[in-house]
Amino acid sequence: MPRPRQPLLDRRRIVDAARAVIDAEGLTALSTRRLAAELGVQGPSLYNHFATKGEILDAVADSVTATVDTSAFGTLDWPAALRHWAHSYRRALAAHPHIVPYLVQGPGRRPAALAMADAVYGGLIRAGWPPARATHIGAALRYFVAGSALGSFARGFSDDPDLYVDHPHLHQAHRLAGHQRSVDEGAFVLGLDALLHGLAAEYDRTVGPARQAAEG
Amino acid sequence: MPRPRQPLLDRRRIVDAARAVIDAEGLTALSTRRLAAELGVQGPSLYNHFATKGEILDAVADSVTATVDTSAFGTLDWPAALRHWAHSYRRALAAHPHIVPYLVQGPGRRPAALAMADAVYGGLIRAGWPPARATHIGAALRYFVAGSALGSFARGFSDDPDLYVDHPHLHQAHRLAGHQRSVDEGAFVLGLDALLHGLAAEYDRTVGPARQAAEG
DNA sequence: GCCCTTAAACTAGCGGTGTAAGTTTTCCGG
DNA sequence: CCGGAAAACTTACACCGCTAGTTTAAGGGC
Repeated sequence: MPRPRQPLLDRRRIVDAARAVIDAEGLTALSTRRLAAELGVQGPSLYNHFATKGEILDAVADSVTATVDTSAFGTLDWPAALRHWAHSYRRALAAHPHIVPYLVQGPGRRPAALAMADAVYGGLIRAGWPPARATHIGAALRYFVAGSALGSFARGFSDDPDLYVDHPHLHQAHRLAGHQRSVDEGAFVLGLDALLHGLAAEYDRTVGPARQAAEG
Repeated sequence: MPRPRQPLLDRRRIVDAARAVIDAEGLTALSTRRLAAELGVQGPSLYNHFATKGEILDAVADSVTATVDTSAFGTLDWPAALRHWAHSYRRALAAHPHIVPYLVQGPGRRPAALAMADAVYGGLIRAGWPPARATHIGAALRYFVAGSALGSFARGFSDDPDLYVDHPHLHQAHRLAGHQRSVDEGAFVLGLDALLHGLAAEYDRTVGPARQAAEG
């Protein structure tokens, strides 16, 4: 087939199909030939629209990041905004868990990831956090959210009871897989609340007085 | 070459060589042929000792997990033990960052990972945490540690200043890569302290009174 | 209205991957 | 002492990401 009258592919269609394959069958299921077949086309044709497979994955990752809501940094105080963002961030990743290992390598050159980093960092700076501290907080929250979305804690445990006979405290571990959602979400909420509680204490200890002094 | 007088391979030698390749050149550099070459042998010979490449990676992952120190759960109170364990855990992962994406899929059937989970969970149970809460705490800490070791936050940002011209708060982001260690460790310590601070507050609110009532 | 560049599909093929199958020889237990 | 398991080998398959070169169509400049 030579050049068609109407293009068969465009970046949007390729990214959507790639995300669908990844969601349905995992990162390793996405090969260029497989993706092309999904689009009714031969493998190398994709290279008319993306230079490498990595660029396709970048685009998929950014399409997920783009659904994260950072608007709270413009309307709420910093702890509430962090909470709102963290929940939205986790929801976005949990909706596409298979891309997370790729996504968490960092923002790189992905526009939506950079925009998100900018919004979070800017929100913390406006709240009075010193720049180094704001960086640390953004990183710590990203650590926690990424870790929580990376792989289900509960699903990491086999449902085979025999595995746990040698471990006195893990007798019930085979039941974790069955309660995946409640375990993972419970752990996330507990950890997020604890983190924010601790950060609020740190704020009161270090930033609050400085602000009062500056304003008074 | 037929069967040699003395075996050329054993699981230990294979795992050590695999870990060395991964540490030096990353997960993707580890192919069966490459690993075999490192051991002076042909690719398929590895399958006399491991059923699949995944089993080799499991063994590498577990050899890393085995270096994590959980002894503090036998000697210190629960917050100090969690802190000690989290630092040891992070050190172990940071020493072999390339295997982390594989490792964080969960303990699966890896003995050292199961032993670690058992020690942490048991320590929290002995401290009086309700079982569901102990599970959540272990998961939350694992989320945070895994996220912090998975990929450097700082290295996730390009050192190309032009990338950040459209993002008003990220003007200094190109300098993150140069301060990788201090940024990543600062974020880890801040987050861990905040997490433990929040958990201690939760303990005082829910477990402490119950214990007093039971003991009084 | 032609012409030239660019675009977008194709086919063929390279070097690499994990691993299955079958061969050869050596070691060890009955 | 001899038969089977063990541990190396070679060969081969289907797949991978990607390059090169081909063909035809689209779109802008004269």
